[in-house]
Amino acid sequence: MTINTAEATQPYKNTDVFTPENLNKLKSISYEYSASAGSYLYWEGDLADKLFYIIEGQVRITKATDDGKQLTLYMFQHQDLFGQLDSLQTSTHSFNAEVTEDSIVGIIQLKDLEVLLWQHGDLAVEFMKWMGLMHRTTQTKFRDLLLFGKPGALCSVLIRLSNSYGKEHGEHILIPIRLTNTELAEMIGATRESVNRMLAEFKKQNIIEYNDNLIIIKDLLYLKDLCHCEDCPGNICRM
Amino acid sequence: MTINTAEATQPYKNTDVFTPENLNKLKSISYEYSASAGSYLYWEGDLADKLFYIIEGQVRITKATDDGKQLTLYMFQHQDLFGQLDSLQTSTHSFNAEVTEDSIVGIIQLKDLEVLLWQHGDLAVEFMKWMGLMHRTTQTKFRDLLLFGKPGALCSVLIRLSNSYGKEHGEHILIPIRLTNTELAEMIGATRESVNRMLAEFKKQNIIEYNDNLIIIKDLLYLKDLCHCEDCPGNICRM
DNA sequence: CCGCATAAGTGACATCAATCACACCCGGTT
DNA sequence: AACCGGGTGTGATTGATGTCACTTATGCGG
Repeated sequence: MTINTAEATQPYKNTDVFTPENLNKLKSISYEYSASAGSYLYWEGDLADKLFYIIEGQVRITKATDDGKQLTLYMFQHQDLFGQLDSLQTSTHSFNAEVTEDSIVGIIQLKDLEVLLWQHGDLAVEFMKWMGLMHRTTQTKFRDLLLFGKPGALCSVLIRLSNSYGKEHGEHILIPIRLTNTELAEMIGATRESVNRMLAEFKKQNIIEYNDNLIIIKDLLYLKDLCHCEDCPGNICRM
Repeated sequence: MTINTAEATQPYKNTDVFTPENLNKLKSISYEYSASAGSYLYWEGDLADKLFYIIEGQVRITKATDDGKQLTLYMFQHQDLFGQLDSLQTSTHSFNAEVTEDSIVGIIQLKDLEVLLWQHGDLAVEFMKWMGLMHRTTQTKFRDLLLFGKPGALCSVLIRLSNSYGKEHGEHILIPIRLTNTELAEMIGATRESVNRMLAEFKKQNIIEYNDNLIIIKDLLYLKDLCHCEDCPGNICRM
């Protein structure tokens, strides 16, 4: 099995759709904010009047239910842009943005963004690309998590993690972030016990390896096969 | 239980985010096309270079897997706009657009749209709202279908159908489109047998009624409770 | 070094949902 | 009238997944 460089180096950021000039325009209207691990950038119900650009760190977008379950929708890292852009006026967040590592983010007020979009038609067009990409990410996850059972969902998540974070590690792919079974479970809507058993099974079959909460993918093809992977572009097949 | 008028009349179209003038601008660059039931507007893999506006009829967006499963992601009806807008250049569809009723659609070439967006900043802004709404629809479905088991998923779909199609029917809500058990099953990633049993159970508990493939919702609150409905706005909580 | 907290790991069991098999119903042929 | 085809309805069975209960491993702070 060969690993292409895109999978082996820190690859796809969702801001790849922007030209450097436009990305700079966005940065120019942002202000920096430091957030420590464990804090939240926003909670569901908060007014959605900002976008966030991660300069450094990691943020997880989650949904909590009244009966204590939790679902992780996305994980963002440096150079990712996120936020809700339904309406440039009044809309509230449907999810929580939990800071999972000490982070520095650029905050963009939607009001300022709107002005910029009016001035620069090309930026507006790139913005739509960005929104379209995010939406396709959600749609493809939807498919993966619904159609192939929990093992398929877990495979999909492992592949997405490898696209978003994977580093070359000999012949294999290392996912260089520590994830607990519970965290993985929250990404696929399963219990930590199920995840634990599935991981153990994959390990036994020599599909993956793990130590100290770090996962190494040894047989990516097996994982792809199990969730009927269609080899979507890496900027869509991400966490 | 009272039914608000929004639920009782043909309510939310996803083009509600556009002002009438902007909607007209969109229509002005579209051309009409007639498609008969059973045909497809596009297949996955086709070049995604158009948007579609339904003047009359119904279209279902589906995903087929190589092992014969099918998933229905959305259903669109008159005055809904759909299509994929990742990139204004080269991108291919990830889903199929199946015409489920004889339809008349307006086709908008993305090339033409791009020109229009450049000329009219306000349209570009409304476009982003539209994209944002579609995305939130997908995200909320994601949550509903993953977190509350198959019964929760079915409830979510019934509520969404009632928001998108519901008509007042005495004290209850009639969903005036005929849906087979299989069609419902494809909306939630379940088997027709499971759907059949769940519907029978709901009927027994006097939550719903059905005849001739038409469903009447008698206890919307029960359904909302089962899927932990958060009463999202009706333009998001739709099929 | 001990105690505590957090997470992994695992067995037993219950529950849920898919699968398989088949009867039935109904409308449209032939 | 007989015979489709497509859909519903339902039981029996199997397999997948969640739940509960508990043990073990590990890191951290006193």
